[in-house]
Amino acid sequence: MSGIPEVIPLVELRSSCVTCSLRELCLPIGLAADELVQLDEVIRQRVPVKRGKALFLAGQSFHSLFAVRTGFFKTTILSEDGREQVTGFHMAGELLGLDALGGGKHACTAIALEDGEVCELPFTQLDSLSRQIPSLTRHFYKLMSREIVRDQGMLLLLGNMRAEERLAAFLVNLSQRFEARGFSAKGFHLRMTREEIGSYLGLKLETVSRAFSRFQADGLIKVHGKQITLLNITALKGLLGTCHVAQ
Amino acid sequence: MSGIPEVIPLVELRSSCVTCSLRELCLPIGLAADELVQLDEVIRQRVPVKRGKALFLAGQSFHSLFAVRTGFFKTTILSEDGREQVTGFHMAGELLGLDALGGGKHACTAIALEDGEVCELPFTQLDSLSRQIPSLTRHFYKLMSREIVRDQGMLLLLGNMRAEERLAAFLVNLSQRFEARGFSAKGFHLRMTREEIGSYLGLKLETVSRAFSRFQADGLIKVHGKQITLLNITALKGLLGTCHVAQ
DNA sequence: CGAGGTCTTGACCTCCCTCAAGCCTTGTGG
DNA sequence: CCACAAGGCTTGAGGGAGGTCAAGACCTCG
Repeated sequence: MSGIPEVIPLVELRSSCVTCSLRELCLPIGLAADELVQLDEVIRQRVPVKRGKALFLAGQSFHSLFAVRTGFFKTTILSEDGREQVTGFHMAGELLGLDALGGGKHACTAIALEDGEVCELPFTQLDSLSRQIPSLTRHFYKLMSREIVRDQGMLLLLGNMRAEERLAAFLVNLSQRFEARGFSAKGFHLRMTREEIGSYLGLKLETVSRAFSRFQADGLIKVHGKQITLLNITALKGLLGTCHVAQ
Repeated sequence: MSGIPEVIPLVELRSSCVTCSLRELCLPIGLAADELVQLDEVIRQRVPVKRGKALFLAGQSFHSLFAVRTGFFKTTILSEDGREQVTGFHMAGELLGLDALGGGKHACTAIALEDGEVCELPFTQLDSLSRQIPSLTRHFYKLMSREIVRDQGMLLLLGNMRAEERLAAFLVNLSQRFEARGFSAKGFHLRMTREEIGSYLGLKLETVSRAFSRFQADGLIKVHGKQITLLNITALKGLLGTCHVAQ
């Protein structure tokens, strides 16, 4: 397409961990330059994913981990009587599929909430590579234990906090993660519905909506549909009773 | 002590993973005989722990994993405003400390709810051993991902289920774990208080107590203080709406 | 045997859920 | 570009599950 010489777009498209802007957040963290090149060879870069599509489904057999490059994902589990529980929201630089690493089957479903791209990391190759690069194994440990700690923070939230505390924790957490990726910490667009937020926080969508309205009435945030502006982050953090949820 | 030749108690006391009755549940799962011997050499066996004592505290630097041999433990995290959240109860054959594997610091506190014994697994030695035994690394992955899946099951429980469903899930889960260890699935002694159960399940102790009473009135269980008898496990399972919590 | 922790039960209240109605946003097709 | 449909959001009213407070019973262990 167009008259641009092919070699240029090819170079552009052949992205790699070495040049990826997410390398400080993603799997490559702490790897030496030559190790990064090895990792690169194993990874299938820039797989596009359409909004609404599943990266994997709960119960599917596990082959690959996925690193989010761009876009926004939710992970969910389903109780057999049909209730959906959102277990997490995931953005650029985060790794999906760690819960399947042991069992051979995915335990949750990962759905794209907007169009995006992921890198696919075939696990068998990653596994053999980690035998040459011990720090890779240790990094997996780190990622998995971080996930455990994150989930346990959610247990604290679901077990102890009231609706507004939960929503405040959610907003502050999102804000910090956007900021770590170079986006604004104060204004962002929610990719998920009120119902998905509610599922994640153990609340009904009406309760989420009411809490948003109340925060707005109190001058803490500005809500315009899915567009959120944090007007007083300090006060929001004050609402948490200093419970902090990691990641 | 006494007149018994010393060699006999010594043999008895020098326990090992090879002879341990928990080897089908604990870390050794799936290791070859010679690998088991290597693992044995790394482990400090039979460390006694008194009731009420902490195996480790949240924030302490991480050196060892602990495998429960006998006894019963709870793990907790503390929000800074003092609220305690119980994140799990742990019995023979279960591994404690996995959440610290990456971060270098323990994320939770582990407290003995009765006198018991643990095996201490110094992590640096385990780490270097796992470079000789690849299946050991994979087994760590498995244990950690199982922990993630278990926590996510708890998210479902805390996010979606009502008080009696939660308690039923708790009792059924305990029953299955006791049974897997060769104890009765129908009658057992709760080592934790109503308050600790409540913290784990996101309920107040009065609510736990009332739910116990109601189950008893309905003929599902018999309650005598901490002694519980399950009279109708099928009905209890029916209460769950087929949400099942792993481990 | 007494003290302190633990458990049960009752009465009341509150926070969140449920149900319902209407509005807004987004996307699609004419 | 507009019309319309469908999903998503807000807001209100009412009800109920579980929290709070309190009193007394029951272990358990020094």
